[in-house]
Amino acid sequence: MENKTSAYDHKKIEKKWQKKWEADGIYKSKDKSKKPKYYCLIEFPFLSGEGLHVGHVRSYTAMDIIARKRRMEGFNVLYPIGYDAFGLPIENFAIKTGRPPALIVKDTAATFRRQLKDNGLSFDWDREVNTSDPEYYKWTQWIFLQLLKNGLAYKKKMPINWCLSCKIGLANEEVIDSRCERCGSETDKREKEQWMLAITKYADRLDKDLDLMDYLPKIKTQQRNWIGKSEGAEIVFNIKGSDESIKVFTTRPDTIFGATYLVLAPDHPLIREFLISNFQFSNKSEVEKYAIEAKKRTEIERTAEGKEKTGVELEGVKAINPANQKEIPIYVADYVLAHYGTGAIMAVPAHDERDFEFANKYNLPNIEVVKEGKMIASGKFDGLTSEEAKSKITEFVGGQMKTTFKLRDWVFSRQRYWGEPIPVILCDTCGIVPLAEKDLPLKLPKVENYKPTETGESPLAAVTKWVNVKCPTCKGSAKRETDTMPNWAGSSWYFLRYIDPKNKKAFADKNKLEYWTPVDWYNGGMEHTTLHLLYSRFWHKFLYDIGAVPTVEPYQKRTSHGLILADGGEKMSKSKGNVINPDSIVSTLGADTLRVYEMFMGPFSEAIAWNPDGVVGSRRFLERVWRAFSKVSADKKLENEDISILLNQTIKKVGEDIEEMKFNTAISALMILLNEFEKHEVIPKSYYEIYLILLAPFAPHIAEELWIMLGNKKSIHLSLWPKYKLEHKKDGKIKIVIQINSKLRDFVEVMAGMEDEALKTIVLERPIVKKWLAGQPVEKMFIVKDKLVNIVS
RNA sequence: GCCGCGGUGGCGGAAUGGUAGACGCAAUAGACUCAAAAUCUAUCGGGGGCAACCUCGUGAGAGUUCAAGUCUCUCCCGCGGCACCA
Repeated sequence: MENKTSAYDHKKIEKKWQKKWEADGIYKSKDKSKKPKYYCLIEFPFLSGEGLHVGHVRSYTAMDIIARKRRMEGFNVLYPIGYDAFGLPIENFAIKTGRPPALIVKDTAATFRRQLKDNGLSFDWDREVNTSDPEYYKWTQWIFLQLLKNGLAYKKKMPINWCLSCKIGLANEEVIDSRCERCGSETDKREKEQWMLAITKYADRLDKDLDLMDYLPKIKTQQRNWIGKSEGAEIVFNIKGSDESIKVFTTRPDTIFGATYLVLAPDHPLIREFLISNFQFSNKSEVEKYAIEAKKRTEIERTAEGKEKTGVELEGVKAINPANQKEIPIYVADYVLAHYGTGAIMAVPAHDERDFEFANKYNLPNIEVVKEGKMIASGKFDGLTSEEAKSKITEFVGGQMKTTFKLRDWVFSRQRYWGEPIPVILCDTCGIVPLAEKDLPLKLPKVENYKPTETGESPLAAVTKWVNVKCPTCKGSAKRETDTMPNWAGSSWYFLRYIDPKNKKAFADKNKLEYWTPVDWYNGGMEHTTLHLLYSRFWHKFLYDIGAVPTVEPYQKRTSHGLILADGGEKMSKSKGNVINPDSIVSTLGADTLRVYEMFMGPFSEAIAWNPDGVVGSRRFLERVWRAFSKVSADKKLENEDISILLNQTIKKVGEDIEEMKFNTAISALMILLNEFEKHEVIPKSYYEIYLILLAPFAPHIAEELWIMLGNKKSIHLSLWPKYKLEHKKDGKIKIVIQINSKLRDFVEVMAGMEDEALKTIVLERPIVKKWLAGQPVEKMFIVKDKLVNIVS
């Protein structure tokens, strides 16, 4: 008996089910539940006006699959969504069109919302957040005030990119080869007072606590390298005939006998001091010129190995190597960075690649002091291992062992309009006066012009009504801070707001935080590993320290997805015209096809190019699932051993692959089972139902439609995830691979679990084995139980 | 340059140190059709052979091992990040 079905038409079913699911609220998370909680998180989309990218669909579908599986496993799942709504693209669009950014955000968010819904993602839409909403950024500002109160926010002069022609500050992205992206003229660096956050105070904990977390190893490694903890020594070198001295940081104090010169960073404070003081050296103007030129180059240019090293000697000045009292020259060179260590190094050409290059160019001596791990040419330390020598030599020269980090404090100011205003008042008498918490949110005022100003200040500086205020402390006239916060601010804590998005009294209720934190699984891009991920861990740790959140870390588990590239392997971009719009796939082939294709197209963690031909394969797969329905029969007698074994293996495989985010092989397993179904005249209903449940997280609409067509009343998405049992064939036979001298030569079927000796006898009797051995004596036989025999002759 | 990741058929890829190429796309041949599309069947890494089968083959080179796509080292190429795009 064939069941009568029409052809698979995604247009008839996808919208229908999306509406029904939303009306029934089946994806809503409950703040109180007897079920265990599970918090799934994806990086919320950054609003840019280009709409949803197929890359968003990739990572959101992946986490959607996990969220759906967790619900079927009996968890109370939180899978929320929101918008990262401040930032440059919206601001630039506002400058171009004159439309208020808030309105642009409203439209853009509406498009994203519609697109996300079209994909059948199981978000809890009641918890949507938007970082540019004053009710949201009120709490971003609140967190800033807590940071300020606790001494973690401070102001410091920092260089910013400056376009000499536009007279505005530029983001790094807007500077291309030292030229302004807008007008093409030269850029420079300019010192500007900036708000800083002291993330370095958390460096050690951010490093150590990675041990507690379930992050992919490559993510931990990259964070650790970014934090860059290193043990070394600070050693003072005196300057001959002067009270001045230079403190260097080195990770290799053992090599000090090979230190043949010192290097100061061009922006080292001592340089400026030397230049203005009456400290005597003969080429002051040359040094000054070098320091100014160095400012124009980026750090990547400056420190690149292979690129020619440059530097200028401070002529007539010598430092004394404290190990051997030798006089050595001092250079200023841009391969040394002011903000790392002490901004000065002792150079050991024999044991450092970059020092070696520099020494070669300037004909500086090269003295080898470590050979095969042992000290040489190092006076009384000769013969010690390099490790032993580190602390002994440091002590001998009066240095101090010291831990340093590569991590730098976070530049938190932007001279831009479209960001959270920094809630402080600057008073000539009282200094920095934080706004009272009751005055939050400090809303962005309406402005005429969204462009940064020619003084380098944010457009807010031009809104005199807003800027000029009375000092809350002394009541004298004062000004508001006009810098705004970077996007990283709002995105550093958004996952906490999802927990209680409408709370007016706190960023989230304590009990709700207690229930939902930490995030159980956070997936995002590798490109966010060192900035967003680290910044939000820092904020969370701070909030923990002030008792505002109950967990030390925000995210229990972190995984990452690969980018989706355009057909030829290039990045998708509007200007190249190679962008795939998910809308067009959803309307022509359906959301289920798009979801299945993106999960099947390749390994989730790796970058992959879009293949327009590949999409149809996923559509064909779903059509075959649809057609299989017509062969379903409820007759129990049809259940069959071969299919049953494969079905159970598939349940296991799909479940395990989802956990490891190996979605491509999970779908492949579903295809293999479908191929098996198709070989039979009828498909037992019980098998087909399990099949639909396994498919449901990937293709929720078609699975639901077929499920209801089978006569089920409740949504498939409220089903339980199936259990499997691993069965063997009733005759218990297994195929064993036979290798002779590691080459595949034969197979044999034997009973599973056969003893080695019995197997050896059987194998050696095989005619093919005898032929290949050709009378040669058997030296050894390697046996992998129930799998393989390798005969070595 | 530094840090991280990757390189397997025509293409996307699969493979707890144990049968390389699962699954899918494209292609070729056939069936169905007046025809086409769709669908179904078969073939599908290179070389040799009527065939059984043999042989070479996972970016290049070396090494460890009974056994290497997988582990180690060197090199080449591609991608992500490098702190104001987010």
